[in-house]
Amino acid sequence: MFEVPRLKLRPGTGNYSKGQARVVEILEAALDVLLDEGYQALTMRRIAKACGITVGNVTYYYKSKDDLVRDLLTGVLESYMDIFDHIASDTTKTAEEKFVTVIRLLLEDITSKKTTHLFPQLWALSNHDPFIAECVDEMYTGARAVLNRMIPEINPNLSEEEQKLVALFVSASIEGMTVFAGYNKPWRPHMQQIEGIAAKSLLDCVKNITSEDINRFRDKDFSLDDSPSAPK
Amino acid sequence: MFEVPRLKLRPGTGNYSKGQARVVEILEAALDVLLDEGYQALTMRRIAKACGITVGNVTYYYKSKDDLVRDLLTGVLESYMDIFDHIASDTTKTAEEKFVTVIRLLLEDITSKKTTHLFPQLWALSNHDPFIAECVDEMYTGARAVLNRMIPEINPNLSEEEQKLVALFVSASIEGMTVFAGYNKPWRPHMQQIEGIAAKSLLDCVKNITSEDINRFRDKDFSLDDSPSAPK
DNA sequence: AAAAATATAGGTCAATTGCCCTATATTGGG
DNA sequence: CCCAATATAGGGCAATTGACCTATATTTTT
Repeated sequence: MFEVPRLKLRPGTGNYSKGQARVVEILEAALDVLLDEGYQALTMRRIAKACGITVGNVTYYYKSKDDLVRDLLTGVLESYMDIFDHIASDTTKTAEEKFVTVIRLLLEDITSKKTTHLFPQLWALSNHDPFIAECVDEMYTGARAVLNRMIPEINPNLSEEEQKLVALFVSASIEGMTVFAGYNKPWRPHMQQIEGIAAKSLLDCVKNITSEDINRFRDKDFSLDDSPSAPK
Repeated sequence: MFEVPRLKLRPGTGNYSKGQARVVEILEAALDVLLDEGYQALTMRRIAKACGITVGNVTYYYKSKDDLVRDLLTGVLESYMDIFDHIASDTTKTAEEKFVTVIRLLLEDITSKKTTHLFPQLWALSNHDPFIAECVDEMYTGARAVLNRMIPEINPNLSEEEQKLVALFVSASIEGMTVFAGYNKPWRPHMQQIEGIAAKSLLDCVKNITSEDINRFRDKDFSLDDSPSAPK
């Protein structure tokens, strides 16, 4: 099974070899803390402890916690881009086969502790932190780029905008499984069956969806007639 | 449009009418802070300020912050159950019509600030907080109960376990849109088209899925052959 | 080997946070 | 109207946190 490399980091951070290695250790330790204990536990002192060094040493490499977190997130999100590059490079399969492979790959990745614990945290943070929101958005745009190349091969009858909406739906559907069938989640044992449902359902979606389906609710105001409580 | 009541709270908290009202004010203020500024900003002092009272007064009603948060979450999650009850009570429509209505209702709800900001936060917290995990799980179980009643009517050829897996897939697919097309999210303007895709795709899924589809990958170990980097 | 550059430890500080305590004000029933 | 129950304010305290500073140790260069 293909695994996401844990971390990608910018080169040339420390100047001595010891410093270079230390930066890696710090970021790895920070990621461990984030995944194991959550964002609230991600403090300079906790990172230092997980790394076996002192707080003063951590602040030597990162003057502010914000810098450290940014470096950590950009690094960890870049590591995910490798999955997409890997998939995109495959030329032996048909578009439909590749599509199913992508779906299964993403769903398998979701079951890892790293993905299950990292992404919900990023989703939460991105609601109030524009920088994180941008990082995450950029990564998902990269993820959908793979789908955007396969979908027109499977179904040529969609406009570019419609095709991109379908790619979004597919990607978002998959991400939604994280909370339910991710690492240590109640439905995790059934992920193989979920893969079966997703593969069939999402491939059929791409193959059969029409412009009429997509625009079925256009300009229609959706409301329920007998609300039990009046809107505020 | 049917809206979720903001909050449901346990009766009999304060003993004078002023105290009763105060508890509501505190929880409403806490929810405001949580939605507007995120979980990190949810402090006793911030809540007191948003409520126009002192910290001492807040601690009078809630001895610990944990108590307050628990009360807030159980209250706010209970308020979501009202949606499901509302849907379940509808008897005028066919199962398929109801199914599409449920999908659209949930997707519309996702576009509210409350849902977009609350749930990712809960997903993140539930990874490290068993109590929150249980609350959230309980709520989603209630949500799927509605689907579990409709799906056998639409497709009687599924075993109970398979049918529940399909309900999970439908529910998770919808939740996945939160991050992409929720309140203030990039794809929010296209939610109506996403509703079209989801309605078509998920209804077709329920109608057409077979046991063979679901168990297609059973006992097959999934792996990519030409991984660019070796697994650790 | 000396010197310069880099790395590390340990201490300090102000700000924040949850929680507690006490004095005062307000409410509502007798 | 008065008194007990309830509500509120304000202060304080120990713990935590990010950031900073200085002295010492280690590594690399010359």
